[in-house]
Amino acid sequence: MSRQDGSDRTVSAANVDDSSATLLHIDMDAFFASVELLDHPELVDKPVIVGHRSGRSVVTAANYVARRYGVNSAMPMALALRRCPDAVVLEPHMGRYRDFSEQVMGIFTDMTPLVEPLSIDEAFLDVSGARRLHGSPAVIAALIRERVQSETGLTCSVGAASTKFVAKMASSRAKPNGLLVVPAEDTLAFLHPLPVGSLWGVGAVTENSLLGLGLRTIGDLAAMPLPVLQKTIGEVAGRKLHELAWGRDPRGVTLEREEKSVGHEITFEHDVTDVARLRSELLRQSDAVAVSLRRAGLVGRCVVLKLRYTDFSTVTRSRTLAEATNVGRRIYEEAAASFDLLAARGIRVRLIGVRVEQLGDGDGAGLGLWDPDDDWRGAELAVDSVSARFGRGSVRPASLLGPSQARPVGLDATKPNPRAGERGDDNP
DNA sequence: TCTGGGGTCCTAGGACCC
DNA sequence: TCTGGGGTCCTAGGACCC
Repeated sequence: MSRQDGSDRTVSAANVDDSSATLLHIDMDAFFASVELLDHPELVDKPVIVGHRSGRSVVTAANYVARRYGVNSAMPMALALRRCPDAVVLEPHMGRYRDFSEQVMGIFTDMTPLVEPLSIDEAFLDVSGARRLHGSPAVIAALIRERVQSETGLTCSVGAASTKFVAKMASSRAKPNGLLVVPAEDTLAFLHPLPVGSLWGVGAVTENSLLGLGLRTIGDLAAMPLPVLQKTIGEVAGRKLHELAWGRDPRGVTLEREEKSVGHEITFEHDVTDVARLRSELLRQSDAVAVSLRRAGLVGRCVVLKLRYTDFSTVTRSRTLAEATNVGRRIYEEAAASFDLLAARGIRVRLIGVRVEQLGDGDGAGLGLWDPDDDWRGAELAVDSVSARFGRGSVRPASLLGPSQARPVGLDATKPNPRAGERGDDNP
C-alpha cells in the first residue's frame, strides 16, 4: 500500500505496483464547507458549519476544524452548537456547489470517459484505458488532485483499488487531501483489520447485529460461516457483506443510471395539526414533483404519501394508478386520498412528503403537445391527454417493458399489446 | 442529542394467476 | 376440498447512503 497525505509525502512503500488498482474513487474534502471557505477566507482557521441555524435542522457539512469538536454531518444542529458554541454557521448555497461539482466532474472526464458520479461531490473512475495516455493509476490520481486544487482551490481525496468498494473505503481513509493505493494483492491485508462498521453498506443497525455475533473486524466477518451470517442479517445482505469481506465486488463503473423515484418532503418547524394547511402543502409538493418529472421527461404510476408524526414514527401510503402521469393535480388527488384516510381522526404531523415511483419514459414532447421545459400551468393536461388519445395503457412505465424496450408514449400505443391473449388457461 | 431532504435497495405478506 | 408450486404485482416498513 502507498499513501500520500496533504503534503504529498509518501508514508509507506514508494515503489508499490499500482497497475491493478484501476478503479479510482474521488471524494471532495468537506465539500460544501470548503466552497464556503473560498468565499470567506477569513474563516479558514475557525470551526465552520454549513446548515440552517433554525429549529429542527441538521448539519449539512462541517470543516475539519469543527470536526475536531465532534461535529459531523447529519448531526442535529442544536447538538453541534452545544459541542462547538463558537462555530460559524453558514447557509448552504446549492447552486454554487453544483457549479463546482460540474467543474471537477469535467476534470475527471478529461482523464477518462468512464466516470460514474455517485453524488454531488464524489465519483468513481475507471482508468484502465487511460494508462497509456496519462500513466499509472497513482499518476492519474496525482494529476487529478493537482488540477482540482489549482483550478478550483478545493482539495479532494482519492482511493485507488481493483474494486469499487475498496477504492471507496481507501479514499475515506486517505482523507483529508490524500491518496491511498491498494493493489489487488493487498486487498485483504487492507480490509481485514478494519472495523465492520466501516464497510460500505453497514450502518448502525447492521453493525450492532454483527457486534452481537462477536464480529468486530472485517476479517472476523470474512471468517464467519455464511449461513449464520444470513440468518442474522438476511439472505441478500449476508451474502453481499460476506463477498465484500473477501474483497469481491464485480460491479463496474456505470455511466447511466435510470431514476427510480422523484419526491419532495419537508419537516415543519413546529408540528402541524391543521388539516387544511397539510393539504395545501401536499398540493404544493405534488406540483413540485410534477415539475421535476416533466423536466426529466418522466411519468410515474405510483404515488406515495409519507407522514412523520410527533413521536417520529413514520408511515407511508401508496396508490398505483392505471396510467402513469406527470400532472400535479393527479398526483395531488392520489396523495390527498391517502392523506384523508390517515387524517380522519386527527393527527400531529412533523413531516409530510410526496414521492412518485414506477417511473417511465414520458416523452410526450415529441407529439408537440407541450414543452418539458415550459412549466406553465396549462401544460398540466399534457400526459393525461396523451393517455386519453391512445387509450388505457398507452403510458406504460419502462420498468414493465425492460430497459431496452422502453418506448416514448404514443409510439408505444401503435404496437400491439404484448400482454394480449396471454390469459388462456394453460394450467398444466 | 432529538433527529433534513434527496434518494436506493431489501424484506415480507397477501392477492391473484396459471 | 382437507390443497402444490411458481411467478408477478402491490403495499408497508426500514436500513442505508450522501
